[in-house]
Amino acid sequence: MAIVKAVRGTRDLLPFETELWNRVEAVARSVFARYGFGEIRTPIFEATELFARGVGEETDIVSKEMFTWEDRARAASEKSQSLTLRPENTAGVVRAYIENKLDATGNLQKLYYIGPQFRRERPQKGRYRQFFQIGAEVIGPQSAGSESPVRDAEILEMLSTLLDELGVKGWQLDINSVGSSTDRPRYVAALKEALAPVKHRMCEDNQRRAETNPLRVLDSKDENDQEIINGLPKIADFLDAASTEHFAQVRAALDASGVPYRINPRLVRGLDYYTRTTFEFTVPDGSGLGTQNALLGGGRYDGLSEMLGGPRAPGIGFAIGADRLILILQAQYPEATAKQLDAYIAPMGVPQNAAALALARELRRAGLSVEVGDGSFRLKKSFEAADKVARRVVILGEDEVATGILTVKTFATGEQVKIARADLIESLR
RNA sequence: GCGGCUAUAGUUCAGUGGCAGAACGCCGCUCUGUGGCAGCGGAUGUCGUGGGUUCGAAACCCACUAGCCGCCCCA
Repeated sequence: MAIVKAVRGTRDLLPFETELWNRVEAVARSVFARYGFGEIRTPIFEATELFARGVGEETDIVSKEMFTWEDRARAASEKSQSLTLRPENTAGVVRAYIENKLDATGNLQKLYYIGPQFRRERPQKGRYRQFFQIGAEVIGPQSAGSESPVRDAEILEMLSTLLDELGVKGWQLDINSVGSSTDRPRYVAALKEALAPVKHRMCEDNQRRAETNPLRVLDSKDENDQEIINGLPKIADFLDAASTEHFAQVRAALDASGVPYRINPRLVRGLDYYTRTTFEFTVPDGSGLGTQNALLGGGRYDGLSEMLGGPRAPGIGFAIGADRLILILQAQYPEATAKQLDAYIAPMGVPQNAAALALARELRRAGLSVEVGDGSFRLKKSFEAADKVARRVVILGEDEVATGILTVKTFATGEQVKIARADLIESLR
């Protein structure tokens, strides 16, 4: 019979790697807590309309990458509704902010989340249909300082701390400002105008982008088009005074904290809600990500709450591609060793099984990690089994049970000692 | 969604139309309470799935599925 397999773009995470996942998540929670963030858990599916309005109808995510279905009415009084597995989490967090009236607290909300997201893209290394993001949002009324450049710089400084604490090597921070919600349309219009007379000389992709999404032209890697791209209007020239000042203050704060960054005027992000500061952390080629070099991205979204029918609530946030972060760490630390148990108890002979399990219970209650073999194993087999999973083997034969003097061998050194049962726990720590 | 490459043992891979292979790993024995080394032996398998060509297909053809690479886009 044919076996049922995990569906395209999804995968199982087994213990040898969930250990790293748990470590990454623990470090993230620890860092977030120090910056005053609390965890939020939003539903894994939402009304389709949330993403259409929040992320943007014309974005690739919404127009072709969502898992959407019609939840049909089951009674005359029930309405059918279009639902979607969340393709990102910012829209959901802002929806929760509005719905739970968190603005009424008057406080800045600092919220983080860790969870699966879903996009129906073609899978590749570092790109899955169910993938995991670790993200955070700072959002609140203007009176709470949600619009302050301090928030932008704090988020970026926190991310640099997180990546350093995780041991990610060679990360690079790119920042840009895409301007306010009025700057951005003015710039896009100017870009379109500038592209009109020259786009016919550009590659096919860029000709299409010039029409559909001019900002994306800036991202192009096409070598022949670089000269034209360099001659296009710069976003910096279209920022109003407030946005220019805002960006300057973000940079000044980063400089003061010693966070290295690069201003990248071509950094545009694909989601419609971004305003002012946008950023991206990348790692160099050969860091385990294949062609994907962005491991996290984010930006400011001063108008998102209002787009979703909520109060004015400026915010800024980011999402880390956890799958990509794991790939990087696995590539940068290939020798990371599997965790070893404190002891393996080897009963000699089936009659010793009961005593072995009782001893294991005692050790485990004392906080030691322990595995128990089986009395039917030959001692040689017990040693082989023990060496694979534990640092030490405790031999429990007829003699040991009778005398209470146990034999303990440490694999790393080959040292073997006799230890009274009363002293065993201390000697295994 | 588009293009390319790939799919054979647990793993990495060889096998260009004629009996399904190697290395590593695994299991057993040499060795009845001492592993790592060594020797000997053993099991590896619907050759991704389905169809076609052929006397004969792991191999050639088609479709499908999945992975990887590139594009698009993004985390």
